[in-house]
Amino acid sequence: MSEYRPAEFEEKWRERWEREGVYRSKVDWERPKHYALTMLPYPSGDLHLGHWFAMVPSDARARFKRMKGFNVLFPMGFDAFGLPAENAAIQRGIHPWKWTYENIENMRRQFRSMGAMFDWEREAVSCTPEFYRWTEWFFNRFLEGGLAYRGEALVNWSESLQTVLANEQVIDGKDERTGQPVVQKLMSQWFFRITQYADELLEFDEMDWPEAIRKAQTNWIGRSEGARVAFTIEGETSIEVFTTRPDTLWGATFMVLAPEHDLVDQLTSEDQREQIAEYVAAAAKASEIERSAEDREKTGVFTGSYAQNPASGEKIPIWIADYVMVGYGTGAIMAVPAHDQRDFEFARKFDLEVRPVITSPEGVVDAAAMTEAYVGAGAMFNSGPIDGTRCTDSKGRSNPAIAAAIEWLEDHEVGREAINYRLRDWLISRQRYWGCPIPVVRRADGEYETVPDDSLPVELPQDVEFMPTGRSPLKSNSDFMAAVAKDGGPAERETDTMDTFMCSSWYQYRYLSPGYDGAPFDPEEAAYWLPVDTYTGGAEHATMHLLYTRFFTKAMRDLGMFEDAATVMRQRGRDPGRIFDEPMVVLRNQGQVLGGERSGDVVRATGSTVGNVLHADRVEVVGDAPASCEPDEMVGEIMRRTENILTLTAPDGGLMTVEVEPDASIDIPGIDGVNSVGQLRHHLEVQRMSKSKGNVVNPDVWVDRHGADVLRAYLMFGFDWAKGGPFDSGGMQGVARWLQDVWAIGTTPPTGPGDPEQEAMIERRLHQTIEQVERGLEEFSFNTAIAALMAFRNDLRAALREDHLGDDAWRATMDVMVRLLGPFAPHTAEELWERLGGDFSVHAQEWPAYDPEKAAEDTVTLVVLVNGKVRDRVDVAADVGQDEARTLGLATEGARRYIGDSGPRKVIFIPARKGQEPKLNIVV
RNA sequence: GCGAAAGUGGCGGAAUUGGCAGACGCGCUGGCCUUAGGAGCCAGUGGGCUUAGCCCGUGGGGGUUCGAGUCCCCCCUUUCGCACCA
Repeated sequence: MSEYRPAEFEEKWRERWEREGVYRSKVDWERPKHYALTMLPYPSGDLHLGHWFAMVPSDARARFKRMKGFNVLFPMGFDAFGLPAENAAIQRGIHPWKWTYENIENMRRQFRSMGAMFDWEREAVSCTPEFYRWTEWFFNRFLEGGLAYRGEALVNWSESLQTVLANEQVIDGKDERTGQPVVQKLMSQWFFRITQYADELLEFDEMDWPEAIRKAQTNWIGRSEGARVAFTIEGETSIEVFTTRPDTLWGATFMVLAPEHDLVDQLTSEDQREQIAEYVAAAAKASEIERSAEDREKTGVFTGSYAQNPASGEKIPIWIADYVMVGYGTGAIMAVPAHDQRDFEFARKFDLEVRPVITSPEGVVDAAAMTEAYVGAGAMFNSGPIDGTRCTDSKGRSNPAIAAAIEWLEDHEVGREAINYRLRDWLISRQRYWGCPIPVVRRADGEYETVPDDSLPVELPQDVEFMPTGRSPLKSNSDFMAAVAKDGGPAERETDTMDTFMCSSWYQYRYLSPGYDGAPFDPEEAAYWLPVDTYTGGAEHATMHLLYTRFFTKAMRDLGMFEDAATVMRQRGRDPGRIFDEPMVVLRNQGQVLGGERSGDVVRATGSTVGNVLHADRVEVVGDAPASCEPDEMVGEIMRRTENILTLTAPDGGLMTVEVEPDASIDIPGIDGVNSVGQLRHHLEVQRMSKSKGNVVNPDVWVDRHGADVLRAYLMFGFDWAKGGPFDSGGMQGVARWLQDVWAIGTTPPTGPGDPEQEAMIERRLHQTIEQVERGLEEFSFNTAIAALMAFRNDLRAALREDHLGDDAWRATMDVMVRLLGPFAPHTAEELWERLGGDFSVHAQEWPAYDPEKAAEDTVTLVVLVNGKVRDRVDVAADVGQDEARTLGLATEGARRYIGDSGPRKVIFIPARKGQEPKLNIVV
């Protein structure tokens, strides 16, 4: 037996895997394929623990799939365009190319120590001309296909810097870096028509995606059924509104336009002009989230104009208010204060008419007495032709009142049924340097035309100067700007670049053939590998990235980009069916590894003691805890806080309870103003790792200390993968012990003859373990898979200690166990496999076959319950039937204690199921 | 504010279809061993009690059921997303 010294073999195996191309993935139509994909990282500079946490379990599962007989593709690359590179350029004078490439180099090197089975020959880097040539090419196709267009959108505009800022750069209406004020400004930009696919994007049939993601996308798309209605204004103009409640049209007593609405200027009367201008300017300063907050006091200004309600024929005033968003619907609403809470609040504040048109359960509603809008069901009144129609709670045409209103609108040609989406078209323009150029030029006549495909890519110029303001350096680069139109005339190049979500919308296709130059991807590869079978990544991408990539795939399908791949598939006898409808079949999200800050506030609480509890009327955060406390005083570190109950460490190491009175004064020197109980920090504060908090965990440190396999196993064992949680180096010790034990077991052949009965027990446990590990890997439950292997280690070690295993049994057990270990601890498994005499490589071996018969127990424990509480147990045959179980169960001591003379009222037998003992519940 | 998810020992977390709550690991307690360590081995470890046993226990309150961590209703708390961060 030797000691477990991973440093002595991990690097050796990584070199050999690379040298022999163990992880090269090649098309092989004889074998089933599995495309495992993990979200590509941004090259921020260092491979941190979060990357390990995201990628190591995906790697383990990809390895498992390979052992199960799949030909696995598991590629990796970099999402290399983006703001941080540009910030580095501005702040430190490093060119984004250099910064990004150096980071990529460094991360590639760090990636190696993970020991993952990435096929690096498939690597794709989105900021390389070979990659973004095709991103540009997609833009051209989308434009041709009518999926790209120019439109107007609000941007965060800094007047003083003359530049556009990202949302994250704006804090409280100011540029977070320079403190310069930021306003919302309309700007002409490029869009993709994702809304054209809104309905199809709502379909998730045959997709194995988390419910949370599907809900997030469904809400994001926000389909609502209703009508568009035109309100005429004196003269020819009309304002179109979208409403989900056309039935309440007769109750529309005013209109509200978003401050940015096109017609605001035209509708403003002279005497209102000043007020309106002021209000529009103020609204531009508020963000959309602030504006749509419901508890915000309603504000608005009357334009001075009136529109005609097409139903009642009445003149109704037109206001502007920031609770109406220019980007939703038509940017204008008909206000029905009696039946919409927002409109109601607005009407009460500005003393506008409230006219009910739906009866409440109490009958006709008295407008003057209303304190809130009535949004329930009833019958229509005050509504001319639709009076008396029943109004239900349902939405769209299934509501009789809405159906009647829509018919009336269409008959009178003042409106029509319409579906509106919250989803807006995808704004792809970014006023940045470090992104994929948009391949268009603007001719002298102001029209845009695309750069022909054979001139792609439009390359980013190397020689640029970065402004401290953040303004795109492309604008002042005359070589880049100068272009020639197709007719030979002068033209100006587009200086906006594309949203980086463009690159990540199709990178899964570039991985198939990163060097291919005839198309974005090689149809021969695509035919075999597509679609992505398993996609893993963070849930924060729920709506944007994952919606965009779905849209992209559907657009590609409709533009015929998968035709060649489909042809190849048919030649190979595989039916393409609908596989190009969606990019990824299975999606799973992992959580985040967080940094743990392991100290709570030390507080002094004073008040009155009742029993063991101190009722505190004063709590202050102090420095260190003293050795003892005064009466009616407790001092200690907060270990836990549940609402207003604090648990403090006592000077003697015990725990004390403090109940903080509602009106207690709380003093936290570090936090200004009036402090609350909720601001008190308790032990084990969990937060994101960040350099400023000094809680960043560097994976290299732990690889040096324990080896890559221990870190891998810890990350898979210590967390619910979908949830994440705080990194705890103590927890790694248990995983290290496990691999040390496995090592010791695998390198120490037994010397005794063994005990056949015990050997059978170990074989049974082994097969149970195969099943548990396999299920864990299939279901992304990595922690339970490793727990099963640890439990098996416990049994195996106990058996070996007692000399229960002979050499043959030990070898047979090792043969299986080491293969089970492969996905989790690839280096250790490889080293043990070799020492046990196996052929290179363990990762090319077949996954051990689970045999249910070998896993089956002969006897099981019948659990005897009385009224649902466990009262006794009795050993029975594994296939015990109801009658026998009933007889045995009722005869147990525990059961007899509770069964009176009258006998049991009812007996329920729950037969044994997989992993569960049979049960007998006796009701008395 | 809107939307989504989650809440289980001192800690990370298990619990398959409504069927023994706390697997596995950390920590802790006791013992052993030793070339004394960030070591190893053995045993114990949800809380409580009048301890052959019993009672309580999955954020709080109510309900359905022979049986609820799991299903339903109300409430509280936390985390995540909200369109130019990726």
